[in-house]
Amino acid sequence: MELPKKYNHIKRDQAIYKKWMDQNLFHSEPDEREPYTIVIPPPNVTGVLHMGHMLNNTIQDVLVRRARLLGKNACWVPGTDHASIATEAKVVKRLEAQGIKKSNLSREDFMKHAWDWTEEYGGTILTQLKRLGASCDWDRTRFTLEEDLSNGVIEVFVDLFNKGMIYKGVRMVNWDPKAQTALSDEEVIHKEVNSKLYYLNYQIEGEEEFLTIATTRPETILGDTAICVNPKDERYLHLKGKRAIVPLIGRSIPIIQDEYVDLEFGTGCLKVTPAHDINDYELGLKHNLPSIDILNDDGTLSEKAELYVGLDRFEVRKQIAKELEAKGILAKVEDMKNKVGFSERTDAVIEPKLSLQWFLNMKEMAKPALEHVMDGTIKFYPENTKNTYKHWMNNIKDWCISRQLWWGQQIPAYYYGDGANDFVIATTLEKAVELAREKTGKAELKATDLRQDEDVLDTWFSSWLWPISVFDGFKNPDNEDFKYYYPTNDLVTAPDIMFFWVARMIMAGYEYKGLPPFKNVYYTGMVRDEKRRKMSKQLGNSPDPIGLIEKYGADGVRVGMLLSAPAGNDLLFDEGLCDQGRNFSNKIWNAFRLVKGWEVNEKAEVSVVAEQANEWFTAIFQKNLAEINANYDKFRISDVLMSSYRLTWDEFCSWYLEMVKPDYQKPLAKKTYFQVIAHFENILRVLNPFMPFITEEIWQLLSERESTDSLMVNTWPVEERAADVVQEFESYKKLISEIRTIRKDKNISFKDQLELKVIADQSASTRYDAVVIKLTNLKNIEYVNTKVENSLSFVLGANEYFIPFAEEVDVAAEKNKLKEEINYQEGFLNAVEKKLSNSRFVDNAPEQVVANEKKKQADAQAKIEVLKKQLASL
RNA sequence: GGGCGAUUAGCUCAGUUGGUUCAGAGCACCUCGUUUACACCGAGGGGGUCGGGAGUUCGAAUCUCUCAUCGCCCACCA
Repeated sequence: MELPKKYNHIKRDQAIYKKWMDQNLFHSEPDEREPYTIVIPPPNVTGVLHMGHMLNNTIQDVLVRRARLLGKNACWVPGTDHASIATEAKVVKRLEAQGIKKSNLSREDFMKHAWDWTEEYGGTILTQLKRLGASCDWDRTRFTLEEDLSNGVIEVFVDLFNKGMIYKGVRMVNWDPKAQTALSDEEVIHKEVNSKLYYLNYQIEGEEEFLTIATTRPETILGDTAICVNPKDERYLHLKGKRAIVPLIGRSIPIIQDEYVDLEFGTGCLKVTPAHDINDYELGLKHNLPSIDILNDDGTLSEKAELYVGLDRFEVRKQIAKELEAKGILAKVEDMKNKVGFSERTDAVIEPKLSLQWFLNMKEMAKPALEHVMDGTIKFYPENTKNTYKHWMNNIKDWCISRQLWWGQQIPAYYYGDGANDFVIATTLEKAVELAREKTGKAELKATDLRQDEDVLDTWFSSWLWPISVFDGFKNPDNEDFKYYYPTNDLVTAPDIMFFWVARMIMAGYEYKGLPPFKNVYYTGMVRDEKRRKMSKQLGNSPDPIGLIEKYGADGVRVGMLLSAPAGNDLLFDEGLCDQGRNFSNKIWNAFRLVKGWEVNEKAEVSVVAEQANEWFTAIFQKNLAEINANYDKFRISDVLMSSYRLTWDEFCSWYLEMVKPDYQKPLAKKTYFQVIAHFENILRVLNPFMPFITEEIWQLLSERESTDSLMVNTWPVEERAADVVQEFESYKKLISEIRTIRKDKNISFKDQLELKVIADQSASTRYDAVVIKLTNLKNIEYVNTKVENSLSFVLGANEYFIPFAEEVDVAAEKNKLKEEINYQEGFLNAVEKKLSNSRFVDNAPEQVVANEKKKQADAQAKIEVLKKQLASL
């Protein structure tokens, strides 16, 4: 069989994936094995795969695949999120492109368009994940708006309402004028912006005097209902009880006093606009002020503003500033920086708005959710993310859950009248009718007499139930799946949705199941470009994931992503990482080609070197395996990969294979061959979670197998005790390195066989001499008693080595080398002896530390002696 | 304004309770190289006073304080 020089991922990856699918290897059903479960953070239906998904899902796949190899019943549940506001925005945009306005559509028609969109694009991202190699149980794919999940959401809403935790009320909320909906606090992003502070003169009613207020939003003066000063402010004591006139519209408003006002800021006078600022709203309540809402839902000024009606708020700001200036009301303008809230989705500037919305009080739910993270029932990686979590949970506010959108879960409130409380909450319309009849005593009420609340629920009100609802934990709480898979094991997600999602899932988990939704949360970092910038469409710095997969192979990209992505750290992505991943694939492939190319003969003699190589590699493999397992337990995935990488590249390829490699045109002993295959298979097992494709391919080709015998459902290597030879072998690596250096320094070709002569220390081992001979191309190693004339020499430990040299040896240079070495050793010895002569060190330090220093002292002394001897003999 | 965290080789990062192999890894860089897999390779090599300063200690990258710079989260100062 002629093997290609490179692994052809284009040709093979998708075929391998198909085989896994055909064999149904990703599918899981409850059985007697230990379950291992991950639920995917459901990507938005509208989404296409970006680098963040790549990182996140690669990590999940690594964890799932390893669990599978460990013999657990691994189940990774995929799915998508309906993403209410994000999807609706896209659908609206598409309709606009077709010349259709949302406002001209009925709710029903709009929903049809939205479902069309979902069917069209909803599967895209999941298909893309398959290219990455994601081993999700696709039979279990769920969607947050599908019937069963949707029913769960309704049930929870009804339940929380009945418990008094959900309520409807008028509150100051974050209003997104672009999407024209209320938002939760978490959906508002505060950014520092450059703005202007306008100083405006308000006339005191009935007097010539003016007072000056400072505001960043001059357009809101049209909604002013008071001026407020601090009662301690001596500048304004005389204004108590007086009134001021709002410029331009001439409205008379009271001048009130409140400690809230900061004497230092601006002029110490605050204009109060209760409808458009949360603090002003509070002041308004306290002082019983009227509230004038001057804004329409789309951010234009309303009739109540009296002026500039119908114009956008920012346009008004420009114009009103000019008008105020022209009329001499504007005293001055200062530049300043302040924080402004922006909508996470639409980037529109948020307006605080008094509005009737649905809220969820989470104070009680937060208690167990906080407690079980703090006590480690649920572990966070990295651990310090717990602090952020704790702070938020301790200051939790009511969650505004209603959205003025259509695409989403419609609120199950049914109105039978126009009064604020003329509604019932029910899981179905039929039940609503019953309840309405009971409540009103009107037996004649029909379904058509009821009107369902128009609002939908925040997307996260669906997603917070995800780990429960994907296993039908609401529909059928006692079902086998739910009992078996819940609580899930690990959640892999980005820290920016800790509050949106993670915290709320934990709350829902305890509220509804009395159990955590997962045991570990792994927070990935953000994927940035090599200049640390966020990846964004505008910057065009986000590579196309599918393009990368096609260029480097899924294995290469996976390795590239994980090579430098410790938990919580941002990943500075550049394509060089994929190069490295692809090179690694190539290295493994070629190791395979090498092994496959060997002629194997039953009668060939097993070499000493091959036996020693086998013993040593077994030991070094075990050492690495222990490290790898430990790092998995700590979720140090990139460290796992790095250990595996070095184990494969350095230990397996550069050392082990070089050792067992048969001599030119000689066959390899069958026994040795089987050892090589066994070690290679262990390497493949360890690499498989990271590089599922190429390892599977080699697994199939390395030895004759049934095609159904897939590596992905094979076993993880077992940790066992191995001969303790690693340390000893390391010193031989040093010797080999030394000889190679001499070859290089003296320009001696590898083809020229060298002789090595040694004056050995009594205790020196000769165990791996054959290895040295093979790897450095020596004639032999000869043990001698006296120095060898005209040779290149060096000292290792307490041994003197000589390599006879055909040319004249530069004695002066050799002497210098020795002197330098002696100097270094003496300096070292000095430091050690200084330590040992310090009684406080000897008395205080642990015995072992002192003993070690003594050993270092003895070793250094011995070495110096040998070096001096050699110097003298030159 | 409050809180959390970081600062170690050109880059990205390890460094567990202070003391063995404590100054490390990968990449990048330099030199040489067609040695029976791989130039997507091999062999060899250079490179850091562990952000600055002070302190505790026999001993500090590691503990304390302080300064500087940079992140992240939270917060209603117009």
